[in-house]
Amino acid sequence: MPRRVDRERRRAELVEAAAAAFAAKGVAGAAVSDIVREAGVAQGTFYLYFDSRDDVILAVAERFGDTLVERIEQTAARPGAAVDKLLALGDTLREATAVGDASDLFEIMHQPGSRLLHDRLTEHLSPRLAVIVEQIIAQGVAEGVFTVPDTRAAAWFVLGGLRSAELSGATLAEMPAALAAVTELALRALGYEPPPS
Amino acid sequence: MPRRVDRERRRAELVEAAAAAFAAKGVAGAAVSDIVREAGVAQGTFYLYFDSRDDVILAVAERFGDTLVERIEQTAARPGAAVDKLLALGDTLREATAVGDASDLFEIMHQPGSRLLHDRLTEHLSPRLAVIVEQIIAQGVAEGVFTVPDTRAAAWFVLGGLRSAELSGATLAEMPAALAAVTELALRALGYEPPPS
Amino acid sequence: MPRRVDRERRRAELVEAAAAAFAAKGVAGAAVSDIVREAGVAQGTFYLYFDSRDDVILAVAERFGDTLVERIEQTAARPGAAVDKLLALGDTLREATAVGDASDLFEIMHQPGSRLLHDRLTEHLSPRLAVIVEQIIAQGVAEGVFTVPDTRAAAWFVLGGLRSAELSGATLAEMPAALAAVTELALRALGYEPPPS
Amino acid sequence: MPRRVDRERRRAELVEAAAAAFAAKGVAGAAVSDIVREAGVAQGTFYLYFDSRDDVILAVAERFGDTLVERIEQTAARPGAAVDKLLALGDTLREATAVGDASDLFEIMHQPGSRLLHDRLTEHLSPRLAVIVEQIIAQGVAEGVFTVPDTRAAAWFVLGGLRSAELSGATLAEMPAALAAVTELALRALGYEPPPS
DNA sequence: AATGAATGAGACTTCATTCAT
DNA sequence: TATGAATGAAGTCTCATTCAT
Repeated sequence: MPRRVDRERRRAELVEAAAAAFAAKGVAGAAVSDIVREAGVAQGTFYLYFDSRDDVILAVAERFGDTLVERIEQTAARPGAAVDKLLALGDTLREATAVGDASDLFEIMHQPGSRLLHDRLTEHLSPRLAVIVEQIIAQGVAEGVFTVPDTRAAAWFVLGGLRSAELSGATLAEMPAALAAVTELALRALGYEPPPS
Repeated sequence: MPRRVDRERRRAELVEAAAAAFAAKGVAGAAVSDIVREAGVAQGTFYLYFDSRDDVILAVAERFGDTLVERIEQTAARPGAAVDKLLALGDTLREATAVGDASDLFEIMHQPGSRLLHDRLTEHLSPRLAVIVEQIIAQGVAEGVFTVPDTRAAAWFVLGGLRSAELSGATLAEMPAALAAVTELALRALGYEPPPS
Repeated sequence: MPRRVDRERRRAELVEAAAAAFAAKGVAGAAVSDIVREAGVAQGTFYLYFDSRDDVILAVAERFGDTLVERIEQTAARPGAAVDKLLALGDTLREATAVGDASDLFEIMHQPGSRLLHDRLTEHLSPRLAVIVEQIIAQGVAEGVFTVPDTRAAAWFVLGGLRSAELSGATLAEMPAALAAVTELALRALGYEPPPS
Repeated sequence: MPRRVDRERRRAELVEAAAAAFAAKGVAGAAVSDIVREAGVAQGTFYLYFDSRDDVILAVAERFGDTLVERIEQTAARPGAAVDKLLALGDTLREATAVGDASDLFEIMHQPGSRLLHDRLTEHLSPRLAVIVEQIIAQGVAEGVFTVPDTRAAAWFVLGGLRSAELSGATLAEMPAALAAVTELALRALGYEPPPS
């Protein structure tokens, strides 16, 4: 019987340590030596759980993405109108992007040098978000509040539009307003006519 | 100032060489030694014109951005309806992204490892494009075909939406259709009502 | 002693596995982990049977050497004239070196990076072969067909000479002729006068 | 004008340092760091002159081989009988092998772990020595003192036989006698009949 | 202004060996 | 006896940057 450490658990610890190291020194700046120091294991141990340094970057990105997608899926799964879901999705994204959630992972994204992780994350995240958004749009079309011929293209467009708030360089303070404006534009792009209230 | 001319020229040559090196080996993979070999100068000479390796990445990004912005500004400056200008802008972006223009620089963007340059480019490019788009939108509002409260947010939203075509992973063949769909969504987001024709 | 058998058997399996690993990746290139994977045992088990990695190299060399020496001893033990035995020995060596015998071990020898094993093998093999050759030479002296003052030096000389065929870089095709020439020279060095026939 | 250090000279210094490091710790045991410490240059400098660690091993072997071959060629080039040249060659080899010549290089060969160098050396050396020996044998045949049908095979045989003294594990003290015996055998293999004297 | 040899920190990775279970 | 996770020293090589000429 080998020394008892759950393989999954140890790997998770290392991913955690990597996230911390990335948060502290940036993804490009954090060396394997930083990660293992953080985790309190030997250098060689790292290579028992990851093929290479790049491998752990991917793992961190996946962990972050999983968390976010999970949260958003919960939102989308709750019963409600498509419009409301879209608005809620905007809120969730805003939280993830802006606040930080006390988790290292959220801080990492906006550091210079974290590009690699940011992009790996985006690559893994965007397609999954797109699927969710497309379902919401399809629901809206079924409800008769959205009118778009191509739900897939529309989903991507909305996502791109939402992300534009981030790209515009809006500060944390401006974020809520920017996201509100952007969400309104998204709804209009989908052919939504706000009720005369 | 005769020196001034030489200095500019030599720097431009180095930027050119860097672009070629990046195209050949990727941005992350190209070492300073590759750049100077390409340029036919000594290693030390590089540091007479750039503060650091990162500095030249920025310079390459700027050069590329200048070219693209210039082209787009020409399009936007021509007389015409705001809607037409927006459509033309989509076309220009598509050309730059898809075709490649036979220039090294366009090839670089889609290489793995060129993230740094890609992002630096985007950072420098997006704000300038946003200004142009905002002007077009303002023109459209003045013409009475667009109705948006916040032209700045709208500009960013449109840009984000347009870029979504690229992010969606559409292949080169699907690009024209994707851009067309996206452009239509953008127009609708701006409150544009196509003539009944 | 029932344990004894198991232990021997397990060790033999490991030697076998090591030989296979060496054949596959070269002696220098094969790690202990390769050997244990091949053998289907744990890393630590290896050190229950060998003191070190080098130890197993020695063991592999010995196993190979034992096989070859055994064969040659059989040849030398058969009744017959010294000259014929010497010729037969050349043949046996040739077979071992050239043919390969379908065994991994023969393939190993001619790989780059297998130097260590090659040399360990030679070290262990040569003295044993020298003894056999010396006996043959002594027999020849007794028969009156060889005339050498120092049978030990002669034995080494003959072995060195025989091996020269290998060192000369003769191809497999040229081997038989090379060995024939070399054997004739060896006989002459021993003072053998071929019958006038 | 760059910092003035003759490229050839610096490379030679590094080869020298490598030879010293090999002599001290063996070829396998000497790290690049040992070599550069010995040479008094930075680690990176090493890679300005050699592609890899293996590269310098080759260089050391070549340097040693050149020295030895040069010496032997001088001996062979002097006027004299073939028999005398062959005897002289034996002497030269003995010196190189046994004494050490106050040079590091000679010490290296008989250390465990120096196999790689030893073999690289042999690979480069043997063919060149074979050529010389073959010429001597041809000369002897012309003089009528040797009778061999195939001078090339004979040359390799003689070399192999001479080297057998080394392989026999003769101690330094036994070397001269062993070489004398071996040389006599070689002459007889060549069909040489010593004068009745 | 230009050169290019030199630097040296530091990165990643491997692997023989140990030892708690 | 067997396991296999853990170790950590050691190794090779890269490359941005400096500086004497």
